[in-house]
Amino acid sequence: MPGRPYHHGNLRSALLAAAERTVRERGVQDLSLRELARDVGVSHGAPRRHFPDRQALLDALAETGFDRLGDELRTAVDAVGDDFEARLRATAVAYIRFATADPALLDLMFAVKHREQAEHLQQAAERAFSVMLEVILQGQAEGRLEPGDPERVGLVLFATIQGIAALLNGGMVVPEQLDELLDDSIAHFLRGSRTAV
Amino acid sequence: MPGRPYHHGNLRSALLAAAERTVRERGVQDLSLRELARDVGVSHGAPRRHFPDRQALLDALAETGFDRLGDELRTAVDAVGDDFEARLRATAVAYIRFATADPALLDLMFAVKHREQAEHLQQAAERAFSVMLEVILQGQAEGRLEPGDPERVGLVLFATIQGIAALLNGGMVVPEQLDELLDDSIAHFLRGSRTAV
DNA sequence: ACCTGAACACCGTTCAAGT
DNA sequence: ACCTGAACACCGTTCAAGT
Repeated sequence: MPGRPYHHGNLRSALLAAAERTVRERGVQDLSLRELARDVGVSHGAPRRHFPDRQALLDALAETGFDRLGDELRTAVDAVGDDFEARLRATAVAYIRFATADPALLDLMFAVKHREQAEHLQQAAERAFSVMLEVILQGQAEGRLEPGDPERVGLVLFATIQGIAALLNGGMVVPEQLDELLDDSIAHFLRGSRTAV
Repeated sequence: MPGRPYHHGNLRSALLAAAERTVRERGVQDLSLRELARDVGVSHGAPRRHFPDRQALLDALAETGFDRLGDELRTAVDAVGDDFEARLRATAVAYIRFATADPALLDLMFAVKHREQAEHLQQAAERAFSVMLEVILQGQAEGRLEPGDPERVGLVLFATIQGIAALLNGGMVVPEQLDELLDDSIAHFLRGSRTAV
């Protein structure tokens, strides 16, 4: 391994890693391509080969964010056995943990203007949310949730979970209230869905 | 009214108005103090008297945002008579309308780092949300919602509404799904709360 | 194929000086 | 009390040139 080769070798992933760190620690508005290039030891023009502009880097960050979210949801659900309610709660907790551990990244993931043209990103998002969909399907199969389009049934819960994360990140709910709020939300969801129609 | 006096006269509010417009049309990241100063016809150093830095302007925008949100919620609730469920729905619709008409402003309102030190802002937020709290109290008085701390009871609904707005703004829910999702959410909330405990 | 470095037009912030 | 204008250090973006 040479001391400082002309070609960085893995500049793209090095930039993404550094960017992810900055976004997490200081927010998107403090992310500078030039600073990133300095951190990684490359000239300020170099990132352009891999990310045509700042937005392209942010889109790439969003995509890896969805990948990581999917992984974390999957891991959380798998770790908890196959009781429906336990899996439901584990999914919610994992989502909220992700969202609060990296608020700026979540914003980035929701901030995609051109969702149609960003095919990769769309797919990454669907992979992530497929974990939640599976849990909904299980709930329907066990008669714990109303039948019908699982996406529709799950949307209310997804919205609530996302809202809880937003309230936490906005400081409108303090962490001490989280358990209670989550219990209430899941209880509402289950009670509301059981004998629906 | 002189053509171009040395003192602008109401520079602060002129800057805020121009800023609100830019944020709505182009987002926060495109908001430049220098451009604002140009638009308003003042030198680039002038805003500093009224907003020590960019963040101060953003905080002020958030505060006027809460004021406007409060007004819109109030108007919506008052316009609908005194049926509890109608008022509940009107509040939700008004919140979502505000959030989707001006997504960047809502982000700003949720993005306050130093919520404790920003006393004004805190109060503006509480005024805005007091409308929702009143509706919850009415629901409890009429036995349509479970008794107990109204803030706790309302939080689930607030989270869901905020989540719906986020899903819409993120393109994860298309406007055509909104009515259905809102119906489902309110139905869940009412069914889940009625015979609670 | 990938990176460098000068160039351009733009920022936010500071501060002496003007009215 | 409020605003101007020069100055500074930083950006993102572009592009010829180097390896």
